[in-house]
Amino acid sequence: MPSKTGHSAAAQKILDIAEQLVQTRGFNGFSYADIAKKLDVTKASLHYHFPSKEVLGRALIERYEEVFDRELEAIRQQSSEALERLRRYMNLYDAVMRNDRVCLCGMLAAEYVTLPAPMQNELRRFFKSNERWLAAVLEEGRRTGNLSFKGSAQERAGVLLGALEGTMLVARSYSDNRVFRSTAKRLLADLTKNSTVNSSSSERRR
Amino acid sequence: MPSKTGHSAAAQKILDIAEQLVQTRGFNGFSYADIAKKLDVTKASLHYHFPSKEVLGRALIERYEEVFDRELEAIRQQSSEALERLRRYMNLYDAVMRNDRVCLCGMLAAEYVTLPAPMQNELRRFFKSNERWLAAVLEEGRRTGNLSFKGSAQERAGVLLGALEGTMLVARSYSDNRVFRSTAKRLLADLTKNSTVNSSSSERRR
DNA sequence: GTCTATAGGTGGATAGAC
DNA sequence: GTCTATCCACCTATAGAC
Repeated sequence: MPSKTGHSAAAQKILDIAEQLVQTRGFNGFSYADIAKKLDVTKASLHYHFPSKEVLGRALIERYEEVFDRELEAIRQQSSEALERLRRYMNLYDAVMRNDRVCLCGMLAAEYVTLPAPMQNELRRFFKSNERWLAAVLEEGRRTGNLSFKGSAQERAGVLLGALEGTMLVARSYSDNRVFRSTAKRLLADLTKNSTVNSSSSERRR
Repeated sequence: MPSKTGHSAAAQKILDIAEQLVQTRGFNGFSYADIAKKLDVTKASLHYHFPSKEVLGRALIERYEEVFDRELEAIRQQSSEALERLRRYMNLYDAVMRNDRVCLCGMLAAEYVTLPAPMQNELRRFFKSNERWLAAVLEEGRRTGNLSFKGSAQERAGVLLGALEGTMLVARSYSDNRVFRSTAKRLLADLTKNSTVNSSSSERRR
């Protein structure tokens, strides 16, 4: 019973483990032996499903992006208000952090120059796609008057994506998920209309 | 003629090469063989200066932080205005990008869980130290009325650090330094007083 | 301090039996 | 599809000559 992505049940299990490993240790930080151990199979059988690590890596990005795109589409359909859409977008990242991981693509971005060219291209596509989605939501939110921000929607999308990816990485070293959540909340509040609040309420641990 | 950091000339050359390698490929993405090749020496002689890769990694972070701290101190002394200090802070990152690298610690943050505990601790210290410096500048800027931002200075410092580190990584995959500079400029402009500009002038490539 | 030589381990990957 | 067995390249690290 292959899934939509065309992977067998065994292949999906491999992808699940590999994904978790990349999201914690990075693409250069895990080996076929690690996956084999967790699944209690041999390395050779893994190579049957994914002949090379590059093939495995490409499958990981493709599946990750498909799932992500589906979630973005669901958000668009289920929420009509821009601020709510952004809130849910950030919740996607927060869920990853609560699972003691960071974004797969944020991780791979750090290893960018060591990755095979096909993986680099897919990675770039993921970021571009995310920024497009964000920019559209931002533009719409500003148009309807629900959001407020300086500069172009494209620039703002870049700020948001970069901040979320970077904060995940930095905050992980603090071993305190609240730091990420605090920053994500801040980013969202920055886009609301109410005038600049100069008081520093709700202090945050650092 | 040992430097302030106590490293011999040979050791410094090793650190220079290793630093470049970590900032492009990551700590798990280079080997002693890579350094040996570039310096035209053998791997064994590298081990004389840095017995283990962990020792080398610690020396890298320590030197990086020392240099960084010196630059932050110079900024504090040479510039009195908060916005100018922030502009110069961001220029430090921009200089790294122009050199086709990313921040050493941003890179290591992605590999965090695979690093030896001492390196993890030094990494955390680097980020905390950066956030402290930023928060102080932000607080001062708001006090004197030159800066304006919502939330606490600590939160804002976290946003800035995360955004800069993350944008470096994401923007690198675009092979266009202007993307990083555009975002950095945006982050700085966000902190100025003039009221929210809703027009999207100066579009940016994405 | 730098070298040769090598140990001891792990990496990704393949051949061929079952 | 999974196994055993194996290859070869590369890794970090050490011993000991010069």
